[in-house]
Amino acid sequence: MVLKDLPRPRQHQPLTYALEDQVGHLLRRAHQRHAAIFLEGIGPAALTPMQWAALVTLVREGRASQNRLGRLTAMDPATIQGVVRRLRARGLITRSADPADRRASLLAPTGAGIALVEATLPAAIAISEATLAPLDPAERRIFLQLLQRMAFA
Amino acid sequence: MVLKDLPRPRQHQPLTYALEDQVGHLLRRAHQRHAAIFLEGIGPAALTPMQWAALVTLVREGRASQNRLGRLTAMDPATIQGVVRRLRARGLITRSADPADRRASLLAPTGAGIALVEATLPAAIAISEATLAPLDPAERRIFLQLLQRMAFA
DNA sequence: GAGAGATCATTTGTACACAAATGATCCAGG
DNA sequence: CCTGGATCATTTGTGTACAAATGATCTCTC
Repeated sequence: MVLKDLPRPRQHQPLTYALEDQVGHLLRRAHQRHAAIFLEGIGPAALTPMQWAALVTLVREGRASQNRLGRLTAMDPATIQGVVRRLRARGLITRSADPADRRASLLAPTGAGIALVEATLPAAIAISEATLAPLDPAERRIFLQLLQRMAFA
Repeated sequence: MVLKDLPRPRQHQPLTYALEDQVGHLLRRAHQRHAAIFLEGIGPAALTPMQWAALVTLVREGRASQNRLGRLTAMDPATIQGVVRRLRARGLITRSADPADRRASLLAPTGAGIALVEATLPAAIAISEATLAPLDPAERRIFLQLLQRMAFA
């Protein structure tokens, strides 16, 4: 109440908010840049970042329910649904009934899916490298550590 | 050719690729977290991050063509089109013919748009603060500096 | 001053991203 | 057992994100 009536300390600063300096904007730009590097670097595999994430995770897990795969890759159920549909349409993963839970379906990579992951792994590693290229090794460690905390806090 | 036939140096490492450690994944998660904080923190203004970015930029610029506003906020022409349409539908910005260029249209914030930015600015600053909350002040400076380079390299 | 090439805005199509609602099924506590 | 709350997958609706194509207009250069 009282504070509102006091004279403003900063007299009439038009806008102390520079969009280009906001974390959110910088995170978005960095993510954009990574997506562009990914698109360029993934080559003939022609996978999107999310398709790659889902596929490589499923190969590592062996099999998983759709929602679980979504949790492992940070996609909500509505989003993982479309990603799985497209991977299935390309014959990279299969779906079968879960004998232990009639709500769930079991996803598993096909031979083609596993082969594609193996063939694409070097490109994926190169993409992460290229994304971090602006930083030297010491900076990369620091950045990744801080980014990790920003992501999971 | 020859290399392919040599024994593998790492004998049969199944997968040296942990999705959770990849920059791209961490950038996406951090961006997701920021979006959630934004949604929570923007309050009654009910703007999306991109709508806020476009509006606050237009208030700062005074007026701009649609494509230019897109460049200032890192949105391609197809994307800024929808953002502008929604801001116009809410009466926060207006569009008029550009006398100097008959292809372009001039966008400008309305009084309501300017008022909304002024009213929402504290929340926007708090959102950036909250996003950076996991880091102490020294870490924030380092992180923002490195992130800047990752975004614009 | 007449193209050639760039720029402005739009449209179409595909792919996330997430809120909200739905119906089927699971499971734990009474 | 059996029922209330959780979980599985889907659907609908809105909002980015971007490639590609289009038509109108601008501008530069010869």
